[in-house]
Amino acid sequence: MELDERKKKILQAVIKNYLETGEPVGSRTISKYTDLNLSSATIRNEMADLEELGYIFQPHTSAGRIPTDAGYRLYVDDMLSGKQEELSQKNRKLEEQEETLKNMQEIMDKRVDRIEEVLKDMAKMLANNTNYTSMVSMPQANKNRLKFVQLTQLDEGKLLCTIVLEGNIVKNEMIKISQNLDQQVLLSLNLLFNNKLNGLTLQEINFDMAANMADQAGEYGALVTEIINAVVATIGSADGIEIFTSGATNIFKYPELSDNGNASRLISTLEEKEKLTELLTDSLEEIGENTTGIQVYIGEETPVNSMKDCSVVTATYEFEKGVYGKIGIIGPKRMDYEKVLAALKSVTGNLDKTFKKEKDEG
Amino acid sequence: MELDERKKKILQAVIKNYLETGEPVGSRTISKYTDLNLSSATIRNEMADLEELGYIFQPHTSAGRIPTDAGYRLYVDDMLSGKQEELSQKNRKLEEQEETLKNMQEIMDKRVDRIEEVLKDMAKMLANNTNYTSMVSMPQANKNRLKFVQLTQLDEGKLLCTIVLEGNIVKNEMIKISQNLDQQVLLSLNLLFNNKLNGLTLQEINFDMAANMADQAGEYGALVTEIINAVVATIGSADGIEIFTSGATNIFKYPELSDNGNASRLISTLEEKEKLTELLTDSLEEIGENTTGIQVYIGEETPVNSMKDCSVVTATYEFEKGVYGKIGIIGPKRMDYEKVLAALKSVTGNLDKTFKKEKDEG
DNA sequence: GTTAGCACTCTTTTGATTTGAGTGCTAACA
DNA sequence: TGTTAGCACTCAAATCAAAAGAGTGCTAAC
Repeated sequence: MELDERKKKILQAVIKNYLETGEPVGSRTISKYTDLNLSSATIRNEMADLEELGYIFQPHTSAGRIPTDAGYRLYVDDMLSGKQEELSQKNRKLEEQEETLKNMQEIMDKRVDRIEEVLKDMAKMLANNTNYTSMVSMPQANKNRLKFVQLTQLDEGKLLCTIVLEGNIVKNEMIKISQNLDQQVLLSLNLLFNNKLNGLTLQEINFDMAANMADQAGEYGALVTEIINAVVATIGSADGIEIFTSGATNIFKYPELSDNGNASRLISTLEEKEKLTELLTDSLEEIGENTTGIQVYIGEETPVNSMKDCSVVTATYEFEKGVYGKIGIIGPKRMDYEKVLAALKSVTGNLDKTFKKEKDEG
Repeated sequence: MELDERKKKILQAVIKNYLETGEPVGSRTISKYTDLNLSSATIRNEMADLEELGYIFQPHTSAGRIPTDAGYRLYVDDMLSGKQEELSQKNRKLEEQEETLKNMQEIMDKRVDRIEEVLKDMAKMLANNTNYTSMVSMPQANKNRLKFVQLTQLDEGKLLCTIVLEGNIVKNEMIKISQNLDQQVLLSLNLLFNNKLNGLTLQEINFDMAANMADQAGEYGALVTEIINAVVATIGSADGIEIFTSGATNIFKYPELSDNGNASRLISTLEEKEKLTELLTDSLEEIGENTTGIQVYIGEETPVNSMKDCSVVTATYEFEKGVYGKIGIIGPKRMDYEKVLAALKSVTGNLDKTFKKEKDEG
């Protein structure tokens, strides 16, 4: 069976209507509210075909039709491929009305130095604006370049190691050491580290280099190794990427996400965050090819189990050359994809611009 | 009407039974499962009195009785006043069985330097252990003493200010400055700051002192003022106290907390955190008198609106001399107060010990 | 002061019935 | 051959009535 133009139109109509109402849509509705001028009986026949093709289904006999994951997929792909321009146009107007852009600018201006504040606010704004749940990942530190390292003696046997990455992300680590150092030694260690490590990414700091530096440090070799390990651990580390979420309670607006203990499972995933990593790192690599950096997971497509009834849309922003973070929306499968896509594009666009600008200035 | 011994016993029995079952408890149950040896009819008479006194009520005619807030209050006060010893004994045994203490020790040993990690883990453990929601506040930075300040020139026009508080809490702040500084000036500024500010709490850094320092700095006076402001802002600041929560989804285990949109409101409060501040700062002052540092809010007593159907128990831990943080449990009014009190005591005890030990070492 | 007994109340459960939306199929039509 | 009107059928959801069950309050007797 073919998916001819008419079927496609009917499918579109079914999906659109379902997105708006959340109710299964029947043949009569389609017959009335489209310009196809077909009787409900004809529509019924077509819908039966569409069901056979796997794009829609009935929750039970004598109910209207609901899109399947495949149906949504077709719909979204269509949207992503063709009509982006007009959509984003249409939505930009919407946003201006809602003063979203102004909000965003405010957030951005507030404190560019505190990226995590910016990102948190951004997530909050997105959640409020879309009525879905949002999440943001910090730029991946381990791809970022080291800009500056400083060691300070704090107490007996304790060094404070301050690490600054490109883009002025600051991290601190306390290192316990066995020997005490005088000011002079500390100074030369600082020099050594900054000379050797600055400009490198985590991945570029390898074993050979560490050994080499340890050699150079003579009697402080062991200490140097210790510190390098600490630095690597701090940047790279087990803690993984940081993720902020916002608007978790929006899921209560969609019964299909909150009934039957779904709410608990979902919120639990959001609280623990580990699982979100899969959504927000997964494909950072692929960016080169996928020019938009936008990814849509529909229902069963998501790698996260508790989100099998959700759709997830993620977008990538660039913090530094080659250093990416992601921002995402979690909502019901019947989410307003147009709005979400537009919102994400707008936000990532703004983030890109802001970080770039910030860099050019500093 | 008097609250004689017998009435008190019956009230106790009602509450205890309700805590266990969550169901309204009838006269027959009490008659059977206590050593009072009274018929259900007698119990009924007594219960009618207790209802008149405001300690219990019926959700509807022909239902058993449920404790009122006042009833719980009596019960909890009784517990807090008298029998603590035996209780904590009893519970300690319980905990040992569950290897809770071992867990706690592990968490503590892990990384004493990263208090926030310790506290987060602690919150998680508490939530898992009690099946309620837990929250922890970081020690209040603005009561803490400054230990060390360091300025570093990062970019043109940008200083990185690293602030270390007593107990090795590290904060970073980026300061934009209008003039550029050479290494020498930076060094003397660093000296100036450390000389003047170290050992002070936020509250002790006042306007006079700032002015005085600005004077001393000569041509860099404006800059000094700028930096002091930034330091004060960073420590004190708008961000308020940091709070971690854990086990939010435990509320789904108690219908009275999750039905009718209660879940949404509660989780929203937990997500936004601002409101929790009231629970976790409020009475830090009173510690001196209240030796246990434990506070119980029952139902309407809580200052947080979305928690009017909850009970909240908080306990205070001491991070540094005079620097406190709080740790709390949020659950249904019919929570297992014994268990919660014991768990909180055990945790704060351990925190106190750990931080003290850490300090003695370092 | 305590208790047995009983009528009464109110929620919860169960089952039966009705209603309504929407379908699939058939037969007629252009 | 594609379209449509018409009708029987299905199934979820709403409505209603009846029954069951838990527990009370009150009265009268011990």
